[in-house]
Amino acid sequence: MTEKFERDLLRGSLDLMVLSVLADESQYGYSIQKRLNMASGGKVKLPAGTLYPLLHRLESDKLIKSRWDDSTGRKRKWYDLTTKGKKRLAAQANQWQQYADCMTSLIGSFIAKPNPSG
Amino acid sequence: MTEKFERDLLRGSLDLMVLSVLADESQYGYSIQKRLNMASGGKVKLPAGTLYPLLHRLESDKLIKSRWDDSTGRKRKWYDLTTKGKKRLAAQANQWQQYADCMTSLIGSFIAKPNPSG
DNA sequence: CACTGATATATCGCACGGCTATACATAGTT
DNA sequence: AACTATGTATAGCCGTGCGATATATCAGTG
Repeated sequence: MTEKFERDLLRGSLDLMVLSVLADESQYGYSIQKRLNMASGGKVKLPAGTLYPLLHRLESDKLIKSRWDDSTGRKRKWYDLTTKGKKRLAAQANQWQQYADCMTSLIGSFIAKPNPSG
Repeated sequence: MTEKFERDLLRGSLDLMVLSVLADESQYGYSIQKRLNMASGGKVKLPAGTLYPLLHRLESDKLIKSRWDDSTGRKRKWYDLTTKGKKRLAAQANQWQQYADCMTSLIGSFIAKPNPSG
C-alpha cells in the first residue's frame, strides 16, 4: 500500500536524509538504501541511480568521506560524516524544520479556515 | 534577517503553496507573489520567472483557470481553482503532511538519540 | 554445473522545474 | 522626464532524481 514519495518532493531533502543516516554510524551505499527504506515505512525507495551519484556529490563536497573495506567478505565502500558534514547536517535539519513549520502554517492559513460553529 | 529558502527545498511544494493561496479566494499572479511572501514571513520570495511559468503549467493541467479583467483599472489575469484543482490541493496537502511527518521522524531517529541520563 | 535472486557499486542521458536575465506596459510620484 | 512599484511574459541555464544498463560476488536450488 505504501506509495513512493514523488521525486520533486524528495528534492532538496535527500541530502539531509543520507546525512542523517550517517550521523548514527558508518554505512555503505546499499545499507543506506535499506535503512532509509525501513525507517520511512517503505516510502523512501532510493534507486541506485539516485543514491550513488548523490554519495559521490556529498563526498566531493567534503561532507562525507569514504573507505573501501572487504575484510567482512563483501567489498563495500563505507562512508562517514566529516566535521563539515556534521555542521551541514545540523544546519540542514534546522532549516528543514523551519521550512516544514512554514509550509504547515501556510497551508493551514489558507485551507483550514476556523470553523465558527465549533 | 529572514533568508530565502533554497530552491531545491521549494521544489515539489510550490504547486501546493500556490494552490493553497487560491483556495482562499481569486488571485492574480502578482498578488499571489505578495501573499506568499507575507504569509511565510519573507521566507518565500517567488521570482516572476518562477511564478508565471508555474501558473501556466497549473492552468494547462486544468488545476486552475484564468480570466483577464481590467475593470479595476489595472489589467490583471485572475486565477481560480477548478474542481480538479481543489481535489489536487487536498491530495497534495495530505501527501505533504505525510512526507513532513516521515522526514521529522527520520531525522529524529538518527540524530536525536534518546538521552539515557534524563 | 547452470540458474536465480539478493547484494553491491557505477555511469549515461533524459526530464523537469526553479531562477536569472531580459523584455514590455501602465500608474503614481518627484 | 525619471524613477519606482505594479503587472505579465519568455528564453535559456543548471542541478538533480531516476530509468536503463553494466558489472561483479555470493547463496541457494534443481
